[in-house]
Amino acid sequence: MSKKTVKLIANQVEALLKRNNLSITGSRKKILQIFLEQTGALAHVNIEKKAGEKFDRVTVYRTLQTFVDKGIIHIIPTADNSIRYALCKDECSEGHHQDHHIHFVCNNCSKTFCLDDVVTPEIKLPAGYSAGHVEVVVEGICKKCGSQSPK
Amino acid sequence: MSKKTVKLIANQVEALLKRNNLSITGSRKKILQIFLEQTGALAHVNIEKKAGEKFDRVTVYRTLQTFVDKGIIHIIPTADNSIRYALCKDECSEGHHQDHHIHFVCNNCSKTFCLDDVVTPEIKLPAGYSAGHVEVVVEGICKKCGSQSPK
DNA sequence: GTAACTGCAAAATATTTGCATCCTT
DNA sequence: AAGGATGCAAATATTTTGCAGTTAC
Repeated sequence: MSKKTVKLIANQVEALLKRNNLSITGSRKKILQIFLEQTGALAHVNIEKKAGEKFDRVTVYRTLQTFVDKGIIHIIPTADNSIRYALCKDECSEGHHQDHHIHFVCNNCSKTFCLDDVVTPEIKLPAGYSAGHVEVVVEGICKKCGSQSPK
Repeated sequence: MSKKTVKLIANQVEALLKRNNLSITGSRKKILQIFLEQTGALAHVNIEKKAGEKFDRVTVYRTLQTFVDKGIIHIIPTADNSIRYALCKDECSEGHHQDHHIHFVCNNCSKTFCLDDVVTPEIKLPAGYSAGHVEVVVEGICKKCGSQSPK
């Protein structure tokens, strides 16, 4: 990663925290940075590892919770009982998540990520039901894994 | 529940186990019975409670895992990090789940259940991606809660 | 009789809480 | 200076594993 990119990310991190009225602390900067430096979604344990030994596990729990509350990251539920977190897009704000994209879990590389360009479809519910958030998780083979020759 | 219904469920339970080449044991009968006696999806903890003190927690874990493997129940992932289990329809079989319906979580009564009549929509993925299973979880107000006068 | 299932104990893992201290503003 | 954030300790909850005894067939 170039020096320029590092600088850009640092700026983004600070801007995000300020915009959400969060004080700028080491753990928040580090964890946001981790999200910005890669594209996939991260499970709690991934974040702990990437952060190194620098932060207490409890701090990671609390920081992630704060970010979810503020609408900075969102939760992607998966069937293996390990929720993952991914950055929200700009439209999200406190108490009001606006994530209308779908999520993809690759069966080959196990990565989870947002497909920001694929919007969640309209779901026609039976009479009497009213829909709030619609979560779509597609499991399959991602672009990268599909284009590589089979091992 | 009428005597007749109880008998019917008992028959279903045994049939299901036999069809899947599972030996008929107390815990398996009890846990399947719990699923058949109600419509919603159940979290591990619900099942433990409903089963009373009769079975070891470990047995519940193992039994649920067996049922998932055999295609008798399926997992519904939810964002609160507590997966729930629901009965599969007949088309499921070992190693080959065929659940093409969507799942609904009520924000009022917190119940989770399958909407068997609502099939998962086609998702148009970007080039290079191939889709396997598509999981749709809709969060909103269920029929029952919506029809009741507000508290 | 034999393979499979269960219960118990215990380990491993994950999550939450209280509190004293430190840091950001 | 004050409120909020962090680290540490510990409580609590969840899930997995090994093994010995029991049960289904």
